[in-house]
Amino acid sequence: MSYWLLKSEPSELSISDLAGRPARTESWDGVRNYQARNILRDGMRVSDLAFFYHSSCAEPGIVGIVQVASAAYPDPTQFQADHKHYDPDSKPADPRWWLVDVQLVRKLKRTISLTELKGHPELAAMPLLRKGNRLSVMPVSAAEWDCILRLE
DNA sequence: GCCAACGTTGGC
DNA sequence: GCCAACGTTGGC
Repeated sequence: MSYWLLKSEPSELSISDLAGRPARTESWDGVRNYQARNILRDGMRVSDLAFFYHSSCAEPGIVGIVQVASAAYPDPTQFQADHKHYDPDSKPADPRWWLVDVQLVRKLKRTISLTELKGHPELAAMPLLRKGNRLSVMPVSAAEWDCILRLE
């Protein structure tokens, strides 16, 4: 089993939005970065766990845990001409963008903020904490995962 | 293949 | 709103 971190702007999808859904699931569409795409498509497996991270908001940080609920499949929004994530160069026979479904496992008891995460040297190698890094889907090591959960 | 221009991300 | 950092595009 592997661990991951997924960023979401709460104005697009917050942890509370996810918690309010009947099946507490979301199709993680809209990823339009090749590195993130490769991680989604080639790295993630059903039942892997991921931190849910709020970005571009008042208190950026980790707010919950989700579980990968499907294998990767083509992101349907890339073929929808009226969709903001439409990609006219992607063809159904050879899809460029992929996604997985995720399901909420639980909210954390509190937000573990970006500021707090930066204060722990054992987390310094996380892409999340590296200056200028904008990756929205990234791996988390087992040691980092355990370390962050102990902060809760 | 180089690189300037541009668009996006995301913290502050 | 600002701006640093990064990815993508497209001319040459």
